[in-house]
Amino acid sequence: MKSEDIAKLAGVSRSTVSRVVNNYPNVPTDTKEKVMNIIKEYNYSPNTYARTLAGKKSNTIGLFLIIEGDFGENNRIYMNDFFGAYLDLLLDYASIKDYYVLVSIISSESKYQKIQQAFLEKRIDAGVIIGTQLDTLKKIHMDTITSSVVLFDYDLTDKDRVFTKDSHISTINSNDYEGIKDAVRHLYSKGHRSIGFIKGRELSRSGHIRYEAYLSAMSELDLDVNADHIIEGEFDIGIAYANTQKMLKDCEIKPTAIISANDFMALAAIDAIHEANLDVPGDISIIGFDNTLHGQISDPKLTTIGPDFKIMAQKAIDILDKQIQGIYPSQEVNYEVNFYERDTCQSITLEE
Amino acid sequence: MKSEDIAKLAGVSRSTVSRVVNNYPNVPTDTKEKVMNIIKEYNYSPNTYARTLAGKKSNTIGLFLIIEGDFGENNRIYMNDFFGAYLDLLLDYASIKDYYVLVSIISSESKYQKIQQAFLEKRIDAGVIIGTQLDTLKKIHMDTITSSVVLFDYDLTDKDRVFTKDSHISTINSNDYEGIKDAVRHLYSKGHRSIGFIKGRELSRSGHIRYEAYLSAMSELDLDVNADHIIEGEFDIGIAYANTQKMLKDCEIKPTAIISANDFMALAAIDAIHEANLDVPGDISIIGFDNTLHGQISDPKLTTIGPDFKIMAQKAIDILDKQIQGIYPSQEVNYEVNFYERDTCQSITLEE
DNA sequence: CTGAAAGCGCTTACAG
DNA sequence: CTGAAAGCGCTTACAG
Repeated sequence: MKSEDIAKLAGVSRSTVSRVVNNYPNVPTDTKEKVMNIIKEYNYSPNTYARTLAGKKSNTIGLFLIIEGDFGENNRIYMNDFFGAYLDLLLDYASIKDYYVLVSIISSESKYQKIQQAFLEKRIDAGVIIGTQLDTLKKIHMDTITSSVVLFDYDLTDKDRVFTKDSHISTINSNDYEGIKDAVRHLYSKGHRSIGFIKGRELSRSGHIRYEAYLSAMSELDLDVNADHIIEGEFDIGIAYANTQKMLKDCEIKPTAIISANDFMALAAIDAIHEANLDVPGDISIIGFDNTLHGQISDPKLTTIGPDFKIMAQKAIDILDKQIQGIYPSQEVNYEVNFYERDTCQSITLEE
Repeated sequence: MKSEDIAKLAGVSRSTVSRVVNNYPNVPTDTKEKVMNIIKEYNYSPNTYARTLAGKKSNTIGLFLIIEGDFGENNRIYMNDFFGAYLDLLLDYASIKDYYVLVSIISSESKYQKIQQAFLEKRIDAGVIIGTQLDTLKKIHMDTITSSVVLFDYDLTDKDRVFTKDSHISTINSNDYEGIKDAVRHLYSKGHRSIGFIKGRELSRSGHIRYEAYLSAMSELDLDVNADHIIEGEFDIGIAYANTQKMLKDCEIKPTAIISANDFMALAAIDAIHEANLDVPGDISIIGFDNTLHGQISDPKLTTIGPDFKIMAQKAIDILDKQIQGIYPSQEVNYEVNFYERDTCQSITLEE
């Protein structure tokens, strides 16, 4: 079934069929109806490839999830509330705005090229990248891409702006810096003076900025940062678990509280703490980041900091949709985060 | 940059450029090299829409996840190890075979039409459907679809075969029936005689067959099925939790073991049991289904039954890839499941 | 309001 | 080995 067949059947020209399909105004109701009936009867849908080639949008958004390093069991998208939540939400909002979405997981060096290719082949009208790291723009040759792109968790530098010359790149971030500082202050107000930190991946904005915020808050409160209480977690459950376990074993003096750069590592740390026959929050208080569902149903329920993924996902689709439709400025938005007090923080009495 | 530009720059015709791009054999090495250099230099990639229209495959597979009912917080893809695992794995294998994948979540009645549309518009070469229910084939008008499709968790009926006339539909299942029967026998051998069951959704093959298997095994072992110990779970964490709680409150005589139609509901039941100050497996033994990662890291670790998602996902892509390439028969495969004994089952001494 | 025609950027027989 | 030409199925000025 192609438009020509429909045209013949309806006794009109292909032009008219096209006008009906695209719902153009200058078609009388009766011929419109006549054509629509044939279309329905024969289940006709215009060939996307033909219509896109003829100048229409593809109505497809590319969604790229960058997960480098071992793509092992624990590193799967669906085991990652951060990626998973975005994927899910983005799919939802894109569908509401009638976009199809092409999803690719970038799990190795060689797959970066897929991103550029998808744009160059014109498969997608615009793209969203999650898991952006410091070197991502260069790796995907962003300078050759002229379509609109939204980056999550990334701060555009002046160099980036020169490199990509265009203003078609938007960023959507959360104010993790203030979030972590609040967390440190919260622990301080509860009497904690020995606060450790589980680090994420330094190459990502969130990994970097959350740690910086911790250091800054500690310094502002005149608290010592004990190097032994800084745990490398790499945003990986397994690594966070192992290194927390190690810290617990090696340190004579344990921290009374630990802030983790994300919920998953916080949950892993709690496991390690339990394993060492210590209690949360009895012996060590814990604060996570992301407000994931897993932290909400864990036992004990995790005190955490969280951005509003929904609003952020919606914003991404919104920007892209408007840019696809026509001229619309790129944006660099930064959403505030909330503090969710649950069951993993306890006041401690200060030893005078 | 289009093929004509490359042709001019390289001093050849568009035909030759096309031959180089498609890596056809009848091009001398030196002209091939000459053309390739220009292509690389100008970052040329053929327009997918033009090349597909001209007869090439789109190299795109559609992945449709059917999640009906409330699409609430607990029902999200990324909170669902079953959907999540497949999504993830399928994305992986498709990428290995160089396919792009178009992902759609079918969360309401009106979105079913999207599936048919994707095929009719020729956006995709083939499709995978997860979350198939009894009425799915009719809902998506499978009779109008001539491309290859793989269905997970669905048994083709003779009626289906007539309805769809073609033999382009494959199904990939796991032998849940034997899996559940083994679970019942296992509990029996540990001394359990009062075994409850948490049901999934009847409209899905897995929901239906797992319950049937439970009933059959109970009958074979001459065990009474206590209607009060049959819990409606609907494959929903919240519902399973609430109904387990209710059962625990209402039943004077509690089951000594419960088999759940999936891990997530099993985990929810364990929560409810703990909430009632009972122990797992001390007071009640639990067996789940799916062998999800959540059950592997939960406390206590969940005894469960599991298919091999990896092999099944790989098989799906494999079938589709071969069918896209040329003639290849559809298949109806059924993989055996494994029993994973972990920490939620206990022997009990029989009261004589 | 509507049709004939050009064009979108490829691929593929066809001819040489 | 290689180019000219037709064709894929649409959309969109253009002319009427």
